[in-house]
Amino acid sequence: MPESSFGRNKRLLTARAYQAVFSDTCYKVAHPNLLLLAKPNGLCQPRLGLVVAKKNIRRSVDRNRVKRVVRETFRHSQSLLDSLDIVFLARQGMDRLTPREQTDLLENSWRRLSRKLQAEQ
RNA sequence: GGAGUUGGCCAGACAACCGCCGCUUUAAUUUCUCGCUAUCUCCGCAGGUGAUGGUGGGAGUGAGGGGGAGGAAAGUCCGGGCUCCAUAGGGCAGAGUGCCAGGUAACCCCUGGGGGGCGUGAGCCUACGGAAAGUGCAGCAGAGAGUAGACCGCCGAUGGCCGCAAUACGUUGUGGCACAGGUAAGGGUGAAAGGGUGCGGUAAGAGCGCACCGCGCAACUGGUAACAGUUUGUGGCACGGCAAACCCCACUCGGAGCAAGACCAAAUAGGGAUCCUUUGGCGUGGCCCGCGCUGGAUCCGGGUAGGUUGCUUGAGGUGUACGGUGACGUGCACCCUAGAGGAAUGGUUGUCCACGACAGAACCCGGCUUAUCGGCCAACUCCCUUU
Repeated sequence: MPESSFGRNKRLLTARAYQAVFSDTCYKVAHPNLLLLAKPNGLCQPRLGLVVAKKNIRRSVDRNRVKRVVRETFRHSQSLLDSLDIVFLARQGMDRLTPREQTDLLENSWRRLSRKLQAEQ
């Protein structure tokens, strides 16, 4: 399995998996434009779930753009995030950033999450 | 060359690397799973559990090939297909449509035609049925707004009043007043003032009369029809506007939507039928019968999580021939062009140029509407210049 792939096994696929992260959050990264929730999953790889609500980002083009940036940066940063289930939630204003700013913000956020994880250990 | 009209087309390009989702070819048979089957093991009354091997299928993995958002994918405003539910037939209510003819699966769409309006023109716009079935509405202004009307103005023939003259004393002629009255020419108000122009006519006027124009009705002619007509006859002539006011007339219309609907179905709990069983155990009861609970197997029915399907081959494109003014139809040939599902169609770097708008499929089609950086092509119109 290459380090930078992003297949079906690295996503949260069921409502139950999402609920588990929501109700049993261990790590949290907050920003005015986004929120990351995470919890250890006991596997040997991280998994990602996305929540991008129409209420927060109106146009579907912008929603797709945000989801792509999140997935892409997760793909590159996943070596920092072993065995976590992570849920990304978009907040209002995310669509007003340029794609460049979104990418930078996400890469920072993954690093913050990774530091929290290491501090715990 | 400039300005414009109509119709159509494109939607940054190329390369490398890293990803995502279907399809397809192939490999290894290692991991997981299911079916059939053989051997062994353990528990048992009936029957089951586990391990190993063989075989077939599925998932997953590696490698290769090929495909992967739009002209509006949008708004969800119309019309269908498809699915389930309802449904004898008729009427009412409600909603929609509204010049005519055609196209279409259908339409509030499209095409052609007619009427009206705008533009020098190519062209564009048009809810464009009925107001002599009824009810109703019309602010302000204005004298008057639908059975017309007298503010200014005009007239004042006729009647009245006041002069003057004549007189046969009955009146007659003439001048004035604007009292009665007449008037729809002119002014003024208004979106709109009840045909227009001219001549005659009159006290002044007036379709009051006539001519022409216009209008209504009828006939005729042309046209499938809407409608048109240097046509004929007839009527002095309104029958005003609003029906996106009620209404009348004609025609159309069942409801819900792919989260429609169909199928498979674990674990746990639980329903029904048949058969088997140390012809067991427990409860009820003093005891027997009986009743209830408690085993095993097979089958049936409901059905949650989850999965599969519906799901992309279709009123389909492209080319061509023929028919038609055209929308479109028919024949033939070729092509297969996203199918996700916590939701793919992307990221990085480099090069180039006109430096890239609006914007993301969610069952599928036909339209309409709205958003949109720019560019290209064709036909046509007007103006200018040159030959």
